[in-house]
Amino acid sequence: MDQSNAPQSGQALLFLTDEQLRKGIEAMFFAYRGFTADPDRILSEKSYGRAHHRAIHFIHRSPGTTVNNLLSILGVTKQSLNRVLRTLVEDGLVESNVGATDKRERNLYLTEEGAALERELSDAQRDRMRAAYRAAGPAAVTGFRQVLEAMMDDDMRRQFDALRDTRGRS
Amino acid sequence: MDQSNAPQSGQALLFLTDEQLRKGIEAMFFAYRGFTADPDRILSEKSYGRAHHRAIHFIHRSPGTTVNNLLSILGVTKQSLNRVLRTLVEDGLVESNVGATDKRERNLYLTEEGAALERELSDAQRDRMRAAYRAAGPAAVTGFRQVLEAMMDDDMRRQFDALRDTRGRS
DNA sequence: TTGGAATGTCAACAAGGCTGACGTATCTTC
DNA sequence: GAAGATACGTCAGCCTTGTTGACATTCCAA
Repeated sequence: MDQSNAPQSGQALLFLTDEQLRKGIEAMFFAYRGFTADPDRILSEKSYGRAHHRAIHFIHRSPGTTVNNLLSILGVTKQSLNRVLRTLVEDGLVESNVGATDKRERNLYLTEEGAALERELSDAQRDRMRAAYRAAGPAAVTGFRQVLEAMMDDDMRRQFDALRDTRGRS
Repeated sequence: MDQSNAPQSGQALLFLTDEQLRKGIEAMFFAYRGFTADPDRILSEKSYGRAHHRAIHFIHRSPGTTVNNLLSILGVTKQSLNRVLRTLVEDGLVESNVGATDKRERNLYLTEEGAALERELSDAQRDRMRAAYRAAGPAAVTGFRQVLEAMMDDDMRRQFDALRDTRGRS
């Protein structure tokens, strides 16, 4: 009863057993653990958590971004984000400047120290990603990206696609 | 300086820019959100969390598994798991039986009610997975799985590979 | 100019990780 | 049979990171 794989719009038919799908689900579970393992290790030494990593990543990605913007990318409440942001500002990793045109807004930037941590974290994560990409090969990478994109919610995919590189080239 | 892509063991060389790798990292982040979104919705209505889902999933996957075994798969402490397991047993979703050969062990099974919730959760998750697989196509699925496996830690990959289907075929 | 919307902050609570310590059966080994 | 190891449960307390509620500030439009 789970095998109703009706063909769609002339596309090649894919027969997907529950077992295949479950294997995919479990692969996602275990892989995500690996994906976060290296940054987690670095962060725990500095008594930060994954939430700090995410904030740092996206501030690096889009310097000058506002709290609100970060909020919609991260998908958490502003109170949750604020706690993380506060510690990062207190510790001198993030700079929070009152907006020039709209004083309600805060524009967020990494300090030198923040940028250094960002580099350490993303180096570790990229190393693993690079190793995985190389082990799997270029065709696999394309497929990997396609499946991941198809797995996102529509609004997440929009966020994802909207993330252009706004940093100056180093 | 980040472009040092020395070839390895005669393998085809893969040029991976930091930008490509970061896109992969972000894809992983957003996709995992989508991956957990549907079960999370269902669980929050029943005041359970992701931790309950994981326990239920792997008990379903390996009926009769022991607490210790579950512990090593999930990678959490027994105190953490115990809290979750206790509520599931209290609520009548999981049965915990003293081991037959080794009475120190507890063999874990889903009750009818537990199996019903498992079905609801995994149906939702499989639907999304199936849609993503179909949208991306069979070649992409293969690549997806290859990259995910390459991203795991060695011991996780062993856990992952060891997960055979021990349930009776339905 | 004033009321509503947007932005961000403070406070308090809950879930679910963690460590540490301990109790109790139940093997296993000497 | 005694001693130690193993499997499991539990209590206590901590931390991170989610949540909601209340509130101050700022902007904008009627």
